[in-house]
Amino acid sequence: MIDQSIMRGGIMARARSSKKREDIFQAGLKLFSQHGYSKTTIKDVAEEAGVSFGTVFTYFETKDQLFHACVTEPLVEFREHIMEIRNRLETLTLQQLKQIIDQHVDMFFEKEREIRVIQYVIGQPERFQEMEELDSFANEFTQFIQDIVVIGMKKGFLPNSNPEEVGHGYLAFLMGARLTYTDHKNVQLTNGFKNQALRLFGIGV
Amino acid sequence: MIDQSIMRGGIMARARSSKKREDIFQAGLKLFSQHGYSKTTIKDVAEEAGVSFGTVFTYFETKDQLFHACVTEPLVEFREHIMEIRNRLETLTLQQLKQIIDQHVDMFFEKEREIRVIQYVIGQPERFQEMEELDSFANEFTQFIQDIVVIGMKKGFLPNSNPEEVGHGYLAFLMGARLTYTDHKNVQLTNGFKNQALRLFGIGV
Amino acid sequence: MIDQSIMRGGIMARARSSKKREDIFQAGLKLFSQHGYSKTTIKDVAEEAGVSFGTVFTYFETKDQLFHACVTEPLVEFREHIMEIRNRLETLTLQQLKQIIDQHVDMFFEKEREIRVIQYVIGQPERFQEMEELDSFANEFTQFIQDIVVIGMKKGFLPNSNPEEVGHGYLAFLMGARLTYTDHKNVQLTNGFKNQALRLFGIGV
Amino acid sequence: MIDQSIMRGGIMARARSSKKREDIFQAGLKLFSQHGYSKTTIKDVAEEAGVSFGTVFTYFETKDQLFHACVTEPLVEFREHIMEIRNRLETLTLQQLKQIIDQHVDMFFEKEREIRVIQYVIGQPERFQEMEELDSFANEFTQFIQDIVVIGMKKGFLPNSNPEEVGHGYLAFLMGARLTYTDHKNVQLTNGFKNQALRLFGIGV
DNA sequence: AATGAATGAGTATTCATTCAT
DNA sequence: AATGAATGAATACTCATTCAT
Repeated sequence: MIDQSIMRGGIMARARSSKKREDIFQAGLKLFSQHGYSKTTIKDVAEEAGVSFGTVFTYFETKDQLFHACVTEPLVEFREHIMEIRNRLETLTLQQLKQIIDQHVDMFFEKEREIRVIQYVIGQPERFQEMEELDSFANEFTQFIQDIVVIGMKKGFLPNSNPEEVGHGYLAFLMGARLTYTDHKNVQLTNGFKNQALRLFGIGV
Repeated sequence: MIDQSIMRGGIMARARSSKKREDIFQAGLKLFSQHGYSKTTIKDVAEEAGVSFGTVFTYFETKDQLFHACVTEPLVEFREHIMEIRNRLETLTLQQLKQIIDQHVDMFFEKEREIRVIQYVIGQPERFQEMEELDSFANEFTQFIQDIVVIGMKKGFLPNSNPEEVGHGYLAFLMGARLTYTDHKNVQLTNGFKNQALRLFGIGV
Repeated sequence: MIDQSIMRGGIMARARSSKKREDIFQAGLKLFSQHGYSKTTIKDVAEEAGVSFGTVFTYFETKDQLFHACVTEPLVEFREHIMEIRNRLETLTLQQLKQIIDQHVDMFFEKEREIRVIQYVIGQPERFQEMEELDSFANEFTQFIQDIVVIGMKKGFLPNSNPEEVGHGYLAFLMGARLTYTDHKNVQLTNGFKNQALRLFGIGV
Repeated sequence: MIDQSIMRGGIMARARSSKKREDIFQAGLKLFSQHGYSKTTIKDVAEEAGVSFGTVFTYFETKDQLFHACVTEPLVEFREHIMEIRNRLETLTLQQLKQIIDQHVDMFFEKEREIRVIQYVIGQPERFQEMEELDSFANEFTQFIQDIVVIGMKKGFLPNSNPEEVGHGYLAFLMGARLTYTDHKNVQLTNGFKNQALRLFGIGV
């Protein structure tokens, strides 16, 4: 009895992270990233997720809400990733900066679907309201890069730079790399991007 | 034979340069770039162009063809822009390279609609076939940049670089800048991008 | 046999008088009378009744059956009301007739929900089968009125009339009053209707 | 040329009264009056009207608008009918009043569909907004009846009455007759209603 | 060439009903 | 008995395309 109620409680508590919700979310992420919002039908999502289409509406009230979830929920993980490093920024070294850049490039290529959906939204600013959440995320990110540049200049491992320019340029660069190049298994390509990213910080290779 | 091709040429030339065709094309470009393919309706295009609904079909057989035109026709102008410089590449100087970069950044920000439509297609490679034409254009462009880097290194005004990396990185950077930043009137922003673009060539500012 | 019927009676008696069944019934009555059949959802009924969605189906197998119950069950009470008087019709006086009319008008205004649902069904005779039960009820009612008219003429307190015409006219009048006027608290209005109802019997006021 | 433009002008001017619009309107009136709003589908209306369902949307933007038209447009004719008499009210005779009542009863039975739709709306006041238009129409009508009563009393062919009570009672009576009795071919029935209607004015038969 | 009415395939969403817990 | 997740039939509405004028 007790076990049962705990189990049930557990299931209920996990309502938001139920297996089916996750399947539907991943299906939406895949299809929205491949075909955009309008071309993706709820029927497609349901089939991809292996549920009936009525079930999609059990977990997401509307197609809009599913899309919104696909755009914004991945930001949480991205944000955590940034914040973790931000807390130990004072002791940053060039070596660590190179690692961070490596991670960024890798992440932008690995999280293909998540970023494609974001780019889809960013590319149609008149159409989507999610922009605000994405804008504030972009601001956080560029601010984070600016902080790094300031620290790097102070510590002497970065040349004299305009932190703001580096922040915006670096974000643009990562976004453009992800948008323009599809072959995320190509190590030579990603290594090239890592080198070029370093140059944006004024570091010759 | 000759007559026919001339006639056809004549008809096409007239058709292609008709005022109404241009209006419809510009309307399509505007709306596709703002709202994507599916969300843009022929009715919207007709209204934006100031023509009647049926007239759109007089100039473009299907919605698909209008979209295809909006994606590929601007490439002609872009290509001309590149080729012109390519012919006098042997005498390139650092000063000229800086000018070229300036022009590139300016063009990517000014041709907002044309490039947004292209990015819309690039961002959904599984969905659109226009990819091939865009791919070959991208290859031309990166090849052009690679040639510049080789010349620059040979002439000594560019540091030792991997030309391919610079080519891909530079294209990615331009695309990302255009995708991520909307405020094309902001001179400070575009100047920043110009500086960062130089850094991709290994030129400190 | 006897046991079984008793048991069945017992079960039905319990089922029919369960608190939850009554709550659901009243919720259905309210919502059907306000929004009609199709616009009322089982979910709405469940919420209004304060029970869970599935519980509605425990007491009424289908939405149809719930609706049917809402239309027909109130007839029982109406019928009792009529029959009670019918048994002592021989001794009817004008005074008593006036009381009966008072009661009828009051009842038609007080039992708003019950009668609205009935009117909803009557108003769509091609759509609902409940019509037969309602028809026979209407016949009973008009017959009842006809009997009154005959008695009244015989006893001399009603003028010469066509009993059938009075019966039909009186039912029509009550129904129309209920349909057309919403303000059942308005005493002036209901008093007016009582006076007019008397006129249908040929009694000046 | 001139003829053509006139013809075209004629066609355009008649846009609201095009044959197809009228067919769709009549189909809607029929089906809404028989099955109510929700149970009537656009597909049904289209089939009944003999057009494709897309065409329904050419003439009525939404199902709501078609319904609204079916409820309110018939009021125009009703209103004209009333107003015509109203203008020559001063010379009213008992004979004419009887004629008016005859016409009212006949009209309420002949315009079955139009009035059923109105009753459907009136019966669900919480649900429909058309109520206001119907309320003001009902007010006009009862006011018209009150005027008649006042004239009749002044001229001496009507007994002392409360005009308001007669107005409301008479409208209720007509509505209820239409609601409750379906057999509009039954002359005996309608004659009965005409007699009863007279009694509401205090006129014995 | 220009127009816009007619068409019907396609889509998001609703909701009665079933059924496992 | 009570619950509510899962299902899919049904429906309003959109919109590219056709075609008669």
